[in-house]
Amino acid sequence: MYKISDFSLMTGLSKETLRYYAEVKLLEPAYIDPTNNYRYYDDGSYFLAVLLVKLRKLGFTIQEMVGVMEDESFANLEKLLIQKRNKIVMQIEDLHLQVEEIDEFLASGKEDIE
Amino acid sequence: MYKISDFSLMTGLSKETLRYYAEVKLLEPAYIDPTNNYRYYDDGSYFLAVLLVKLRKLGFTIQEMVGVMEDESFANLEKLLIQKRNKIVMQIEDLHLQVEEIDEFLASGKEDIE
DNA sequence: ATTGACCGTGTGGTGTACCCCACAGTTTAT
DNA sequence: ATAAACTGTGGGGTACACCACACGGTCAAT
Repeated sequence: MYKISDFSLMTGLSKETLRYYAEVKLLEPAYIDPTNNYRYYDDGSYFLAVLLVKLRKLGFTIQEMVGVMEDESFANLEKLLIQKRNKIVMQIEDLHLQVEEIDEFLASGKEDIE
Repeated sequence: MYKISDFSLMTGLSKETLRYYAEVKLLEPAYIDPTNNYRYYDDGSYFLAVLLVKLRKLGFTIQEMVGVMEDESFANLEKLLIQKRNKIVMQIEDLHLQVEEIDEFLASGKEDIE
């Protein structure tokens, strides 16, 4: 059982973030001491925290990660990863359109001047 | 001279947005009646508003648009458009990396199971 | 003159993912 | 025992680009 500071060092998640993740039920401590409300994490928490850090790097929002965590078997994980991938691909397309619009804008600007 | 409601209809910018744009000195009314503080816009305002709507579509932030407006000759516009273009291209690269990471994640997940 | 549409200001709220601070109780080490 | 280090809660703040009131004054038309 790890106290929040130790667990913060282990996972790279700040204490505040851990507190926040507990609040939004994304990662709840394995045990809370009822006498002082101290949060304790265990190796199961660690496994989950490592996964969360990875998903965060992949651009998952809190809500999406909650969706992953709700299913203990992680049967949804692949599906959600693919969904996420599709979203990102669409974002890329939108950005490509923006680049094209800027290029047109630049071209038309030159016409006006020259 | 157009009152804010008319100008809102002409430009597609809501009255609140126009008020906000005036507040942040992005687009100030051509005239403000000192007796009642009514905002009045003119055709010069309209020209600028159309430009702002375009820049907004191109993903410009308020601050960036303020930067465009500060220079009345718009000499900075091309430079800022190119800067914006570069930013977007970098965003696209980042998103490509995220896609790659997801693909790796999906591949490693399959290895673990199969 | 009256009514309804309009205008202004000021304030608060939205969503995201946290960070920071103060205050007070608790634990750990000496 | 005492002080340092830790913990909790609660609250506020951040950036962005507005939106949504409520309240009161004003304008346009009849």
